[in-house]
Amino acid sequence: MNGRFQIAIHILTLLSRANNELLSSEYIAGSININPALVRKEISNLRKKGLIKSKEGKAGGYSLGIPAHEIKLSAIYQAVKQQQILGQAKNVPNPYCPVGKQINKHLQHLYGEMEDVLSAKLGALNLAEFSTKFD
Amino acid sequence: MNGRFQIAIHILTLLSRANNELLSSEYIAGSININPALVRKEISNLRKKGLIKSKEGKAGGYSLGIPAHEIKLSAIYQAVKQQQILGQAKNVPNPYCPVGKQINKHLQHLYGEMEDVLSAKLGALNLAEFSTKFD
DNA sequence: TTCATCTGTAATAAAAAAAATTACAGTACA
DNA sequence: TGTACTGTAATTTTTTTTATTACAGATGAA
Repeated sequence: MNGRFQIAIHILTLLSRANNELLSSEYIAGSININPALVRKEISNLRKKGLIKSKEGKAGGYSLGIPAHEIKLSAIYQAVKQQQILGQAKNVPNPYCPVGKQINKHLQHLYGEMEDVLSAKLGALNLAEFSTKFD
Repeated sequence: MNGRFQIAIHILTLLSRANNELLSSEYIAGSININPALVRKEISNLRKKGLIKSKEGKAGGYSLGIPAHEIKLSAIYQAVKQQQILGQAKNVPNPYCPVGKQINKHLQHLYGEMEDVLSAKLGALNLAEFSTKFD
C-alpha cells in the first residue's frame, strides 16, 4: 500500500463529490497538500486507465471517467501499484543454496495469493460508497 | 510487503531446515546475499519476538525460538512490519477541505481492514509448511 | 590465560526511491 | 491575442533503505 494509493483515492473522492464540475490540479493539490505537478502526473496515469477524464485549456480540469459506483477500489489499487511488490530483483540470493535458489519463486507465489485476497477485499467496495463517508 | 519480510522468512526458512544446528550470521548472509550485520539486526528483532534464539561466543549462532509449525507467517509479518503502513503522517491534507479533513481517518480504517485479511491469509500458513517447499 | 570466533549494536556512508520543484510547450476559451 | 488551464520532462531535494565498518562483549578451546 504505497503513498500513491492515498493520493489517487483522494483525487477520485474529490472528483466524485464534484458533481461533474471540473476541478483543477491546483485545487486538488490544495486539498491533498502536495504539488500540482504531482497531481497531474498521477491523474495522467489514472486517465490512461479510464478512471478520469480531462479537459485542456482555459476552464479545463478533471472529472471522473466513469460513474463512481462503477469504480471498485481494487481498480484504483491496480492502477496505482507499480510492479510486483516482490522485492528487489536486484538482490539475487545465492543460487548454490537450496533455499536461496528457490525462495524468490515461492515468495512470488505467496505474494500473488496476498494480492488476490487484497483485491477481493477492495473489489467489494466502490468509490461511491467510500465517498459517502464524507457527507 | 516490504523487503524485510523477504529477509525474515529467508532467515527463518534456513533455520527451520537446520535441525537445531546453529547457523552463523555469515552463513545466513551468504544465502541471502546481504551483509551479515543486516542479518544480525533483523534477527535481533525476531529474537525479541521470540521467533529466534541466539547463542553468543565461539561456536555461537542462531536457531528457531519455537518449532516451525508454531510459527504462522502472520507472526513473521507482524514482527517485521514497522508502523502502520498508512502514509505519511507528515503530509497533512488541508483541514479546511471536507475531504482532506477526514480522509486519513477513513483510510486508516480501510487499511486496518486490509491488514486483517492479509493476516488471516498468512495466519493459515506456517513456517514448517513453507519450508517443505524446498525439499 | 589467551587466542579465535562468534554475537550485539551503534555509527556512518552509500545507494536507491520518492517527492517536490521548476519550466515550458500545447490547448481552449473569451 | 491574452489568460488559464493541462501535459510532460528535467532537475533537485528529501527521505528511506541498504551496506559498511568498527568494536565491545561472550564463549569455548588450546
